[in-house]
Amino acid sequence: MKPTIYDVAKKAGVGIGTVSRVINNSSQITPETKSRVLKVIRDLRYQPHAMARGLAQNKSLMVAIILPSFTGYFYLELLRGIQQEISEHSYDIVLYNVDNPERIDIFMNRILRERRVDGMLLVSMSISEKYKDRFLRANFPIVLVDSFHKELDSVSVENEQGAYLATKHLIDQGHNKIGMIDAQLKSTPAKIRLQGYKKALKDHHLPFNKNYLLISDADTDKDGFNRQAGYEAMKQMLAMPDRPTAVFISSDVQAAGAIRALQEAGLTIPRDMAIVGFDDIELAQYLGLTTIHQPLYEMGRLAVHRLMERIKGKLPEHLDKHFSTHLVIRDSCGAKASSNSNTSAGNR
Amino acid sequence: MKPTIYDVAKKAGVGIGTVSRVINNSSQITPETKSRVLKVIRDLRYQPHAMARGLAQNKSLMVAIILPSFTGYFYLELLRGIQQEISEHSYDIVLYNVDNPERIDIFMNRILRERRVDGMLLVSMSISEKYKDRFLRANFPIVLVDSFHKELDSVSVENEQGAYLATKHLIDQGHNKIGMIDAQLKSTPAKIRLQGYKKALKDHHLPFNKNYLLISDADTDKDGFNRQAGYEAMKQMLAMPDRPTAVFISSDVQAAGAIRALQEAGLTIPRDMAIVGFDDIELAQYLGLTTIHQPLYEMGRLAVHRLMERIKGKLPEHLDKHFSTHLVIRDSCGAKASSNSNTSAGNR
DNA sequence: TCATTATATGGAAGGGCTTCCATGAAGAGG
DNA sequence: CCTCTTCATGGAAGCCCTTCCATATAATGA
Repeated sequence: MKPTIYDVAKKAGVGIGTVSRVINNSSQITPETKSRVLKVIRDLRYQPHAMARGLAQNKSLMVAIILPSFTGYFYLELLRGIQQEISEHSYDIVLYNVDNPERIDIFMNRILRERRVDGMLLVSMSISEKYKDRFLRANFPIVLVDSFHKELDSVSVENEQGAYLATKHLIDQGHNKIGMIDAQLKSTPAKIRLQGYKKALKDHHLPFNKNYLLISDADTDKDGFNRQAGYEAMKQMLAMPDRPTAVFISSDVQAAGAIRALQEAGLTIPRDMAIVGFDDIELAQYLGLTTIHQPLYEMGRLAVHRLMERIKGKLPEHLDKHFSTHLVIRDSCGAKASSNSNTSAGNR
Repeated sequence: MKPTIYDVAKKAGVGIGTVSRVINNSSQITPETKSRVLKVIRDLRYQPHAMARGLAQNKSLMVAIILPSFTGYFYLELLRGIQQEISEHSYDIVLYNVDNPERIDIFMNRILRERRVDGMLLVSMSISEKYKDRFLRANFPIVLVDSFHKELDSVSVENEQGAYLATKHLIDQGHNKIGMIDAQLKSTPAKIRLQGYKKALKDHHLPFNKNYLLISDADTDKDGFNRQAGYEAMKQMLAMPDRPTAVFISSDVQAAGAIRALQEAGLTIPRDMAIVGFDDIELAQYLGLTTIHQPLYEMGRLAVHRLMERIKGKLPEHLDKHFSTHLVIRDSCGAKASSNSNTSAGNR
């Protein structure tokens, strides 16, 4: 059987309290005792039982990360940041993948009451008021990522500014019939990107034509941020009588689908249709897609950092960080791209 | 405070044992008692404390997944399969990302003794004999994925057959100077793919020229499965006096780097250099890369399935599943591609 | 009717840790 | 030399469950 703290105590000739203090390196221990106990711990290969500790201390050293279908390019970089920062705090990640929106409630419930994790990161999902209240009441640490709520810490991106940049860039290229392919508006980023698009049009005295706004996956239960949705939206757009000459698309994966639709229609990018995407996932480089870059890695780190503060019981004021974005010019918009795009490691 | 089993018992006017039996739906409970207790549970919003259960039952309902730098295209599809199957068993995933090979020992140690998880999936990593023995001795459930050990359950791919297919395909295109860019040979798949390459050469009476074999990241501590490594290997290959006219590359991400190197050198694919990759990650479609497809989703599912059997204490015979691969012909090899490649959803 | 068996239930013990309180030794102060 | 602190240490109690054993009750059979 695995050795317990009692075995260590007995073999070292000390009490269990002392062993516990050594493990948690309390200050009230003479160096001699400490080293004697440590030696026994090593000899016995003793390792404290995680759940017993958790039970006694009422904490688990784990945080939940909830993401919608975690198999997406978009989340890779984010996860890298999260992972990095979390391991620096020697916490572990419990991954929850919510593909079905209804299941989110189940997770929330479990997470809140089962006490298996000390905090949670909710990625790209909005939280219902009901659960928001429950989390707040329970004082349960939670940070939103790529999403926003005025009463909860959140880390996201200047979606409006990014969309504005994208749209303005197309305007600067001389386009005046600029469409938008957006994801479902129930997604906060999608909604705000639409605002940025509209604002850019308005600031440049272009009318907002609602026929030029297509919503991906409009009548499905998906969020619309996927390739197929982009593909279909573009097909629809191409079928329009007086179609746009340029389009801002709310994510790079959708843009990937849109590009395919254009190719299939035998159209040339950017001549027949200029495109700007959003996210700057690695794929965008390969596609030569002009897009809006978000500092995902940093977002992940900051989110975890804040979560850790909450877990440690600090009461920092409400965080509402919006990272700013920037435009990455490649080939799909018709502007001259700056030469160098040979960055990023790109693991298998 | 959160309600405990005592609160429930008291309010329902029963003993804690009874409540416990209701929770674990034991058969020995009268329907009336059961429904009364259930009602109280609902009223109190009682939820058993996960760690207390874990401590008492000595199991955690969590499984560790250890992967090398989990931010890689390659693992997305695999994770999807894993995730799917695991949630069907209502287990949760604890994710460990091992970027530094030395840290693997730390994880192993913790996992084995801390008892925070009930089993583990070790992905794309080989296990040292020392730990293999310890896991076996402790009877700790473990399944290798994309890796192999004769004493442990493992799920991987016919790497040799795949590499053979790739190489043979290049031979069939009329090439006779075929190089290989491989990852570090300490990686099992890399080693076996090399064997497949050699075998194909041999079977077709072509000599193995060791100058034509380049190892990515040869003198770093990385595994070589990354874009930068592929980029540099290709540069090196291009500098060779009598260079190959075709190359088999051990992964698609490496191939992505290699393609860039070729583009920078102003060379055309496949005219100046034909390429076949390995993995068939989504990126390969965009690159028009001919490659070897692996059924990653299925691999993930099977691995979890087997792990669950082990956890449940079944003693199935040793599993050593090698999924077979197939060639996906696109543009980079010079053969005519079959038209349709419009598959896979591609989430953000 | 009584003895016997089956069945539902209560609750102590135990799982492995932390933490608090009590204890005793050593050091400080007069 | 004696009293008062200070501080390292031992170990009981408690964290919240499950499980086993004992008990009470009902059902069965003769």
